[in-house]
Amino acid sequence: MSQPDTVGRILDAAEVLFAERGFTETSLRTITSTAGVNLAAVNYHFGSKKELIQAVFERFLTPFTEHLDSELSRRASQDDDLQVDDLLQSLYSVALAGLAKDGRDPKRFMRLLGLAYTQSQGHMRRFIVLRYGSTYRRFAGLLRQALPGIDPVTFYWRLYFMLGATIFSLSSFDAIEAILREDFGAESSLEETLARLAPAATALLTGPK
Amino acid sequence: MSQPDTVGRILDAAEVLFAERGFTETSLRTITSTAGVNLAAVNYHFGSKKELIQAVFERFLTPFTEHLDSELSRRASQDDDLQVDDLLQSLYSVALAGLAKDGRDPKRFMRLLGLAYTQSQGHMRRFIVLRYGSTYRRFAGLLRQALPGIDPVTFYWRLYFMLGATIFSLSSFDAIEAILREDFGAESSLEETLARLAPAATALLTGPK
DNA sequence: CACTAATTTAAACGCTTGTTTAACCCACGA
DNA sequence: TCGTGGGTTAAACAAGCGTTTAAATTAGTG
Repeated sequence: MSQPDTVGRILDAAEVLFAERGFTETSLRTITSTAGVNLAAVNYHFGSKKELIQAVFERFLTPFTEHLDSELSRRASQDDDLQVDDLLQSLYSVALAGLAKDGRDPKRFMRLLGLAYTQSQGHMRRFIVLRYGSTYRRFAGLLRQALPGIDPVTFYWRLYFMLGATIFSLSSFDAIEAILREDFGAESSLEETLARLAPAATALLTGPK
Repeated sequence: MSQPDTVGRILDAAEVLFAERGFTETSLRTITSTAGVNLAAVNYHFGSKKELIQAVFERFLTPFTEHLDSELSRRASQDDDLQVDDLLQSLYSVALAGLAKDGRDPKRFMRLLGLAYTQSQGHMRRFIVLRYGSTYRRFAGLLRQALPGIDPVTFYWRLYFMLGATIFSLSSFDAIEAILREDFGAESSLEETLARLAPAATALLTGPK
């Protein structure tokens, strides 16, 4: 890997370590020493540990939501009656391609997303909803259009079930994959797993009341 | 609440605080002061913080798996061709009734279960699998029998999708419920949500390839 | 080159953490 | 009644934490 500037090196190290161990379990000293920078650099460039965590999320969520937004616009312009499959396909392909293109691991982002929802008493969840809520609402709106006649409360619960299935299983991807490999000798790639997840999530959303 | 012995008071306090904040974010001093016992009591009775965490899980997972085991036996004896719905119904009713009967909150256990899978680098997940794996395998086996013709890898991925949807959404129940209440004014109980989750999970498992 | 602002550095700050120690209390059996 | 052992207690321990300081260094500009 090339040697980026201090800010970039800190973000690179923090991203990996946070995903591996969680936020509170990762100290600034561990981050700065693996990044090869001085301990005080975090507070100098980011202000605090909390703001560093937010910066890590912004660095991958901002391009992700931008890609998703333009992908949704692209799909909507060429087909004004989007199906559930189309929308999930957009979501997953953006998650896979958009994030992996600079050599970073898409699984890592799923893991971070999972942590954001469970750790730090929901601080990160609120930050993400506040910062990226508009794209989320746009996606949810399109998905709801593709499920005519569904009552709103049922729809939103199913949306959360779907998000849960996605975030939980993909953020534990390595652990699950290891178990299946040991039991069945079958290696699973992330692409394969998303190809399994897409129809399952569609069934979850469209299933009978 | 009555005043149980020191061990019980520590477990009661730890259970609530861990579920609220996570394991590393909860200090032994917070636990012992809310329990009204001396700080050193944790190390005296449990040995270490790690062993306290395990004890918290054992106290609710042991009766849970026992209830689930006997419920599965009861169902199997009166109907030897169990459907997916039946099995999920067993799982959810045991989670709901079996745990709530001593006045404790079932949501709390879902939250702890979710934390066990995401925090502490999988230590707890391994502990749970090791300690309660047999009941898990029994349930998985029955579920697979109810899904004839499914290939094993697809089945197990879908099982994890289902677990993800369940654990993730129920462990964030309060947060999700608050959002839906604000947006639609519709209060949701845990029973209601499980009644929504059951058919969605069935669709997820039985859906087309 | 000289001056200034930005960055890096080593060291220390105050605080919290999990754990251990040793004195102490008190019930119970000889 | 004495003594023994399980339980409780206050106090201290060493280690780690995020953050701050002030000096040293580097980079950029007139």
